[in-house]
Amino acid sequence: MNSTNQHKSVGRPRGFEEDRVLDAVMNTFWNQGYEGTSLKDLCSATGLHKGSLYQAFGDKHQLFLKSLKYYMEQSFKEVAASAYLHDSPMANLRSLLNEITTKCIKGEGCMVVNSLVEMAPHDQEVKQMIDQSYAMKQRFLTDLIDRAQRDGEITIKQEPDRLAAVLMVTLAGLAATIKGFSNTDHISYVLEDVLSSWA
Amino acid sequence: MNSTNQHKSVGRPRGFEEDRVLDAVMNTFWNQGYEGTSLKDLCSATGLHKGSLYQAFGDKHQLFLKSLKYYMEQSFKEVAASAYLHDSPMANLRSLLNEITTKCIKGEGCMVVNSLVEMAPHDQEVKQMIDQSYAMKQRFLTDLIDRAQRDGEITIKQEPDRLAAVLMVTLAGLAATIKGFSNTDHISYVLEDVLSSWA
DNA sequence: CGAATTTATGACCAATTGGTAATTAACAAT
DNA sequence: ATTGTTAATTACCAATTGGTCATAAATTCG
Repeated sequence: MNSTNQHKSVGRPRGFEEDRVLDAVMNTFWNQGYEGTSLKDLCSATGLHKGSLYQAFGDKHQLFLKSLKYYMEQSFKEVAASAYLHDSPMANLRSLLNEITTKCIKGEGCMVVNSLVEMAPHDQEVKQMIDQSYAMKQRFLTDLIDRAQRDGEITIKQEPDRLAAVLMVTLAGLAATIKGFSNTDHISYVLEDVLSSWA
Repeated sequence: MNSTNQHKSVGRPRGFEEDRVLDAVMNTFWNQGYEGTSLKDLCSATGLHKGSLYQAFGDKHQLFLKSLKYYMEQSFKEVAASAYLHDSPMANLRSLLNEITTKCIKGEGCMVVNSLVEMAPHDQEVKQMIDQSYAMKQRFLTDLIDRAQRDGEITIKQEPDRLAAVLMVTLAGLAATIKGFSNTDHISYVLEDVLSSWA
């Protein structure tokens, strides 16, 4: 009908948008885990039959990898933007961490941390993907911290990459911890407290 | 034969020691997760047939709960002792955290954190058990921190329970992070860095 | 010994698992 | 309209899942 729906190739056109399906798959894996999600779950979440899923994305494992990649890209896009709102690097760091925390609370955790815990030790491909995303985030944080230090906003008693490592671990802990608690009040102070200890 | 093997009740005696079985079950759930572990896995890990497992411990879920409880008790016993080695509360806190880290690295993570991530949102019983153990550990840490503050070994700019909360989240993050990395060097600095920021 | 009781074993079960293949439907090009 | 091509649907599959049950084995008690 419209320009987004046109397809160039011959044959019967797809009845779904790939990203919508990937989004539904992602959400299912996100809050049920890999082993906890069956093909039937994925079918009812996407509205597709498993035959279609296989044809379009491969088997369950490939589908998982694609949805994890999708998660990483989407969440990074959504979150990174909040690190450029202010002039002060420290203010940017704060809003970045707030954004991450908020997202984590809304989504009941982080799919990367979930996958890290459930799969990384037994799944080389998942481990590699997470390694990569970890390194990227680490660089992102290190850069922010470095600038905050140059501006004299936080302590220079520690190297930026070590402070960043502390933040990474804290964020992972936050993502894990959040899954256990309905009342997230005490938890949202933790990042604040870590930052304030760097004053 | 000996006095430990004698049983008082009538009927065929058990061919296994309950704790040995629970230990094997615990280890299997620990590094494969709940959904990732099948009854067959548990049978080959314990050497028992599933019929025996059911008769002795109930169904898979009950068996998991019992092995999780076993894990909590055992690990707390093993770890807590290292918090009474020295006179200084701070030294005790340090050796406690080192002990936890070491155990975490050896066992590739922490079963409580694993279960928190995989099950807490969908399993009320698991959630309750973890809540309880969380509160206990939190009190334990708070107490140590409180004493360290009184001795002037760390900052009093934050309340003990808030510092303890930071440690709890950091420990959870550590347990999760460790599962993704073969080289755990950079990670073992994190706790040190957190503590040193409290100086 | 034999009865009672408990445990161990292996056969059995329905349901679900991930995955495949054949058939039908919908489109583009000729 | 026919053909080539791709997608959707359905039926199907072997294997595995968690779980039960009948039976056999090992012990205590009388």
